Amino acid sequence: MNNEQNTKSQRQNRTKAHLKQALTELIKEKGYHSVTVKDIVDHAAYNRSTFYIHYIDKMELAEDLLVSMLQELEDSVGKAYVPGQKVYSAKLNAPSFNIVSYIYKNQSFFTLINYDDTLPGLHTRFPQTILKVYKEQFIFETINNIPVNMDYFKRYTAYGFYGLLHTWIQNGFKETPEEFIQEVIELTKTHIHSFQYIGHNK
Amino acid sequence: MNNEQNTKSQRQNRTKAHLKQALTELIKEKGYHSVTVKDIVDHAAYNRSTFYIHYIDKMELAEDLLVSMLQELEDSVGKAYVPGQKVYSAKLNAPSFNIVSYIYKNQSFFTLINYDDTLPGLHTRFPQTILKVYKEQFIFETINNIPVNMDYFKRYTAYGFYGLLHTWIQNGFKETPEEFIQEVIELTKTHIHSFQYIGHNK
DNA sequence: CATTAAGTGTCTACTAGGTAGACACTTACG
DNA sequence: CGTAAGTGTCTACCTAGTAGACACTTAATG
Repeated sequence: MNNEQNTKSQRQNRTKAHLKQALTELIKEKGYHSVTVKDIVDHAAYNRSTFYIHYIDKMELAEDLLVSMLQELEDSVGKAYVPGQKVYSAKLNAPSFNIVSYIYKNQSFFTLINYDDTLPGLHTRFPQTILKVYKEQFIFETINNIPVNMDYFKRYTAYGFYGLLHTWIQNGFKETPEEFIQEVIELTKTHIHSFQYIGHNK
Repeated sequence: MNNEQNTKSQRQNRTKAHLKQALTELIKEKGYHSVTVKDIVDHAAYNRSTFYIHYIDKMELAEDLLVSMLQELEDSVGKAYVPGQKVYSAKLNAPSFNIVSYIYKNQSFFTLINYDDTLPGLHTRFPQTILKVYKEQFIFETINNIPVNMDYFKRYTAYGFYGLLHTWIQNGFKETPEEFIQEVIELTKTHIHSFQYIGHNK
């Protein structure tokens, strides 16, 4: 019953996924505004009629693409560690590792931030999402019994993290997720320490 | 009429393409031999029955993937320069540029050569194809009225080209096609000159 | 200015590609 | 040993996708 629902729409979701992927690739080729509905269906090898079954126009597809990716990003953060992958013991790093993993797995999409005429809303809503989930999910460990989860420290860390992420994507994912997250961890530690030091001086 | 034929099979070709892509990605994840038919259809979001409509088993899909990519590679070599892309005036470089472009466009597939448990036949038939098309399509220019299209020179150049290509793929496409082909051109020139020098000394 | 080309959005009727689900069979594993 | 997972095949069903036409809007061209 409930199974039928899922599998019935598998076909629809599949088609939608292909249209989204086509849009992603075409934006890189010719820019968002130059992409036509015809381009999309040609690229994805569908009939033009099929497009209008699923979306009313290009904008709705673009919105769906953006929202679904950012939603998945949010969802992925809460998930348990991927089996078979290196587990980072520190609670501190669990959410950021999930974020990094998700982005790495979806390089093709997130590379869109490198383009000027790109997905509408991406440049504003991507950082918003990162900051939101990072601040919500980030669990601050206490070091030497000093709780460091003050609000401004969270903000500071979140923006720092986003800056690193952005650079990582812009530079074309030169580091692996493991390498990259390690750098983030090191930087975070550094800042926690200097924070503590400043605290002591007060 | 002939149009019906084309578009009727568009759907089938699309499905086949998605199954091929799924296989490509799964080989990288778990190795060719570990990939099951179920893995493939799950990954591509199709019903298992659908798989058997198009292929009798995993091997046939693998063979189809390999053959179609190598065939497309061959076909792409003879084509005219892609409009809007930099045109290399020297006839010398036209076929190699087409080869390089095609491989670059299909990074996802050709990266498979970096895996041990990969597409059966890839490690033997990919170099064979490169050498074949390169030797067939390569047009040697005469420099100073000295024709340099001797058979052994062709072989030498073809193998050299393949070596560069292989390295380029293995290193993860660090250079753009334009940068890479430029290196190839420079190296080729060098060898032509040294070849001429040796010729004079005789 | 008229004309041609290309894309948009909508609708209708058709059908074949894809789905569900069951079958007997084979490995593989703890 | 049993049981969990995958294979290959088949049947009946149905809906996602297709073809093709429609009026309309732009945009470029001479």
